[in-house]
Amino acid sequence: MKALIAMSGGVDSSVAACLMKEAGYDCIGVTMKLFHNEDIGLNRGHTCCSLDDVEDARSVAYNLHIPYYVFNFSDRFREDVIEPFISDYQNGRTPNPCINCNRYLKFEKLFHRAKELSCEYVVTGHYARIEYDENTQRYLLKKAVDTAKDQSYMLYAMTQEQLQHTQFPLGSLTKPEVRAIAERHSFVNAQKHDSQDICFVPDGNYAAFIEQYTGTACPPGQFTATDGTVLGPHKGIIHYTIGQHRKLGINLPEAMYVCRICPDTNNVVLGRQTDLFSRELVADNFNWIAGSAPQEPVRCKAKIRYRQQEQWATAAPLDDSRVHLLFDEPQRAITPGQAAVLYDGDIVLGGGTIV
RNA sequence: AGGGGUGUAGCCAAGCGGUAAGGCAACGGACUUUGACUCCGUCAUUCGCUGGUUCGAGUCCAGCCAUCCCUG
Repeated sequence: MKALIAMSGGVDSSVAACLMKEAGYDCIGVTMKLFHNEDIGLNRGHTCCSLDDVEDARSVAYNLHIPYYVFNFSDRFREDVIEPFISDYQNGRTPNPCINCNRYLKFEKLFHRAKELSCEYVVTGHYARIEYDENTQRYLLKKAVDTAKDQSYMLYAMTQEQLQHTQFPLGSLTKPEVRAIAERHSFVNAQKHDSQDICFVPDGNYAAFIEQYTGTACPPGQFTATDGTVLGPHKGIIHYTIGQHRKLGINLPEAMYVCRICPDTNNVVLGRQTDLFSRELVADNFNWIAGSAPQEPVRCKAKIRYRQQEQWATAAPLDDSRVHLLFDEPQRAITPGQAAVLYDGDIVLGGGTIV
C-alpha cells in the first residue's frame, strides 16, 4: 500500500517516514514548498521549508531509500494561510496559522495530490492518534500518548474522509523515543530544535512581516483605559493580542494588559489582569469531528489556546456552525481568532474559531 | 521680584550619615508547530551641578542651575 509522507525536514516527520517504511508501506517523501523567502522579503533564513530543511528531508529520504519530491504549494499557502493571517490581525483578531496550514495544505491540497499518486494514506509527524470507532462507525481524533507534545488541538478541523486516509505514526510515541529512533538511523536532524515560531516569520517579528508583505505601515492609534481615558499612543493594532502586557511600548505605573482591540476606532483597551477573565465564548465554523452536533448541551473539557490545560465547560450548539461555551471557572484572555477545541477524555469532540 | 516645594536609571519611586529597595518599560534566554501568558537572567561605581563638614554624604551645610506652585 502506498503512503505519501509529508516531510518538513524536522525530526518528527523523518521518523514518521521511517516507521511507515518499516511497517512495509510503499513510501513517497514530499516536502511542501510553502513560500519562497524572496516572496516575503528574506534573502536567506531558516524557515520551515527553507533550502536547509529541504536538504534535511532529502537526506533522510535518501537514507530510507524512498523517492522524494518537492511540491510547490506556495500559491495556496499565500491564499489560505498568509493572507487570512494578515487579514485577521488587521481586523483585531489573533490568528493561528498552523491550524489553517493543516486544514488547507496538509490535509486538503496534499491530500488531493496523494490521491492522484494513488496513495492510500497521507502521513505526517503530528503527535495525535486516529482510531476507528466500530460503534459509531466514525474515525476519532485522539490526543497523543505523549501529552506534553500532543498536537490534536491543531487538527480539529479534519474531516472524516481525511482521518480515514491519514496516519500519525508518532501518536503512540514519546518525543525522546522519536529522537532515539532518529539517532539510531543517524538522521541529520536527530537533534534539531523543536521550535520554529511561525514558519514563515523566522525572526518572530510577525508585525514587521505583515507591514513588509502588504507594503503599508499599520496606522498608529491610542491606548485607552477601560473607562475610555487615553493612556498614550500605540504602534498599530496588529502589534497586539488579548492578554499581552510585554512590548506595549508605553510607560505605566502598573502592569497593564490588552483587554480589547477595536479595529473600528483603532483603539487598544488596556486593563488589569483581573479584567481579562471571562467564563463564556462563542466559536464559529465549528467542526464536530467525532460526530454530529449534539442536541443538548454537553459537558466536556476545552482548550482556548494551544499548550493550555483543558478546562471543564459546557458546550451548547447555537446553530449549524456556532457553539456557545460556558466554562466552570473564568478563563484568562479569551482571544478572538484563536481556536476553542473540545475534548471528551482523549477524544477530540470538535473545535471552532473564537469570535 | 519675594515665599514655598521638588530634582535618584527610559518612566514612577524607596532611601532620613555607613557604602543605591521595588515597580513599570527595555533587552536576553527558557518554554513552543500560532499569537500571548508564564518562568529565568541583565539593567545607576552612582543620586541636578560645584564646593564644604565628616573616618565615611543620595542623605548634613553653602552657593549655583533646573522645574513646579503661590504672591506680586
